Amino acid sequence: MSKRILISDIAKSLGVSVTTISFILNGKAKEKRISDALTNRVLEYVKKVGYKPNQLAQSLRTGQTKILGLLVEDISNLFFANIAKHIEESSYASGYHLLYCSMGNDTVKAKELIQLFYDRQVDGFIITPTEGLEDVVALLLKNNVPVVLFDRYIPQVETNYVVSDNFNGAFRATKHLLENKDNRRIGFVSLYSDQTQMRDRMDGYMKALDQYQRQAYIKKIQIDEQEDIAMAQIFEFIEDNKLDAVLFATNYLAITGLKVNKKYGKLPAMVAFDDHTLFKLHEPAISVVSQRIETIAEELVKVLLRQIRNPQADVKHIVVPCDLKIRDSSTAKIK
Amino acid sequence: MSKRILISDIAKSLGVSVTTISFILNGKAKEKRISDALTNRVLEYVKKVGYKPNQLAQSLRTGQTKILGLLVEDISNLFFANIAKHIEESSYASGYHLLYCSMGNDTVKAKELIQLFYDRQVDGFIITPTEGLEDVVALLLKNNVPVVLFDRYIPQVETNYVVSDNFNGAFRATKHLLENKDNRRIGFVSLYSDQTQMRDRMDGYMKALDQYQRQAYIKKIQIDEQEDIAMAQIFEFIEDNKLDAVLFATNYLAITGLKVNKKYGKLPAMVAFDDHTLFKLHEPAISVVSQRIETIAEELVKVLLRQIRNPQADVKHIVVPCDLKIRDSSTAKIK
DNA sequence: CATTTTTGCTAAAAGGTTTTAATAGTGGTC
DNA sequence: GACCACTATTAAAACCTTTTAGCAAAAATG
Repeated sequence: MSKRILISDIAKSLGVSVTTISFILNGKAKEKRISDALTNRVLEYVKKVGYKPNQLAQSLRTGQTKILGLLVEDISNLFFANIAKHIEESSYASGYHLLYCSMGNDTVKAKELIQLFYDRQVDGFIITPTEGLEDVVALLLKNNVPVVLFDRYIPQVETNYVVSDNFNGAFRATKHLLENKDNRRIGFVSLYSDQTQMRDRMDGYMKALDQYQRQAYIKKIQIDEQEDIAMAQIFEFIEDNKLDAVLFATNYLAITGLKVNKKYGKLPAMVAFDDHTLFKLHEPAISVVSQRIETIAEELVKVLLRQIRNPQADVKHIVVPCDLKIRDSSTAKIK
Repeated sequence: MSKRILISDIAKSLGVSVTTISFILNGKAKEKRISDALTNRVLEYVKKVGYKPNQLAQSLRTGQTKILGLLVEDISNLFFANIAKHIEESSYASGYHLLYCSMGNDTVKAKELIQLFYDRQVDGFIITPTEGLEDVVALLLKNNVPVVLFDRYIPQVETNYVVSDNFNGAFRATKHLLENKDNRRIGFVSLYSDQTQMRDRMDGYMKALDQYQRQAYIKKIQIDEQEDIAMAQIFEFIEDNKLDAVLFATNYLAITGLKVNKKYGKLPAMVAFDDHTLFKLHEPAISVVSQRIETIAEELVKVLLRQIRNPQADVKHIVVPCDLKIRDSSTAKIK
């Protein structure tokens, strides 16, 4: 760690030019016809003194930072936290580091951060596109910056994305609820949101209902709603429609649903989207449509690096299957 | 965003030298006696064309990257995820970005990452020092790299840290359990770990017991233990000692404890360390010693930036109080 | 043996800033 | 009018790499 040693120091010590050393260190010895003898001598010396090139100088010259920008909606959400962990692991394995940020629902901050990360010349972006980010993502693409979206995508912007098969996840969950003859009236609790994952989950729910020729009951909650208001709304929704079962579109909504249960002592059969420690332990345990977090993370890094290495590469759309985990909440009524 | 504009472009357009512009942009106009007229002309033009200095070149020259390295033990742990979120917000507010990583219990990876972040010339480090990191942290300090530790500290290394008042948290939690006359035998479930937060929590537990002149029952679990084995151990610990109440040293252990409850249908009164969504919803709701995550995050960034701005600054040790949140699990026996 | 090709290596430019040291001009002092 | 101090600005060095373009010597070619 001590005092930084420079490539020119090595050149001086070894009596060779800086260029030669640079070539050797960048694996161009053969190509540049540096003799094996010299190559080895340099390599050994470099190892001995523990020289490491200055990343900043390197990046300045090459334009590559070996840093990826990770922008997630909310890192304190277990789904994103887990994915972030695996993204970091995958990137690390490929020699990339992560400049990270949690955007919340602050579009202004999100745009600013994308701009700032762009200014820092990150080599690529991994983004959960929250609403209002369409144009800035489009701008990135126009500037040929490698981007991969996840959790949801932007239909009008043709770029890489990795998402779960939300449609089939919701479809199978709803069908599972429908298979129980007692569940006559099945509701769907979602968010006011145009995002694709929400739309797909709703479509999956609808298709299952259509197959069984049942009526749909859909309640959307404001994204930033106070929790107690959301609780009241969910309670009302269930009561008024005498619902037998509910599919919750996100784990956060499902947790709010459970709080309704705790407060009003009433909740129908249910399935939640995204797994959570809580769901396994809850009495009864909550059935879920779980996403393959590790796979998603790996694909994200893979797709992004592919694009970085080959800017001409064609756009990839990857859809990862969901897993329906059936627990007690959908087989026996809650309380 | 389009084509990058350089400081030299501006110089040419305005017919002034690059130096002058650099001085003005870095707020040294007065000091360097640049006339107000020119200063304004430059500032306006810069704004008009939207020039932004190339961060890499800037960093290369100044040695400052405006990037902090954040190394947490496990980002998929809600406690760390929440803290990471607030650290990011605080840093962002001060114009710093975060290079992030989740270390797990992989000491080799952790050391390598610290080295890599150091090579990238991050301006400072925020670290949860997992075991085996003592020497590398000491090395950072020897190299005058600003560092602040959190969650726990390294006693033999004199550096900044921000931790919760684990001792008093555990002390008050234990005392709270002791105040209930039914709780004769109170146990403590912790990890095999020399880390300070664990030691302090145990000491707090001990002191409360001493005050009441009660026997201590302490069970330590291996950090990487399989969950089912840990469950069996906890079950045995409670059964064999006929415990009336248990204080769990981490939220993860407490969750394992709850799983014991679910499986064996038996668990005494309890208090957990660190809050979790799960605990509020559990039936009965779990009492906790909760940490002031937002305060900790803010202090971390504050202390680190202080050190970065003034390398001579004296070392800060900040201890943030914990909050005892009494819920049902410690007032009525579970089940 | 004169010419071309290949081998093995290097000087210098480029990447885009900040900062040091210097310069030309102006006004004041004795 | 010689000297000094101050004002307003700038040329060039520095930060540390990578890469382009090129050179001298050795080997190959006819």
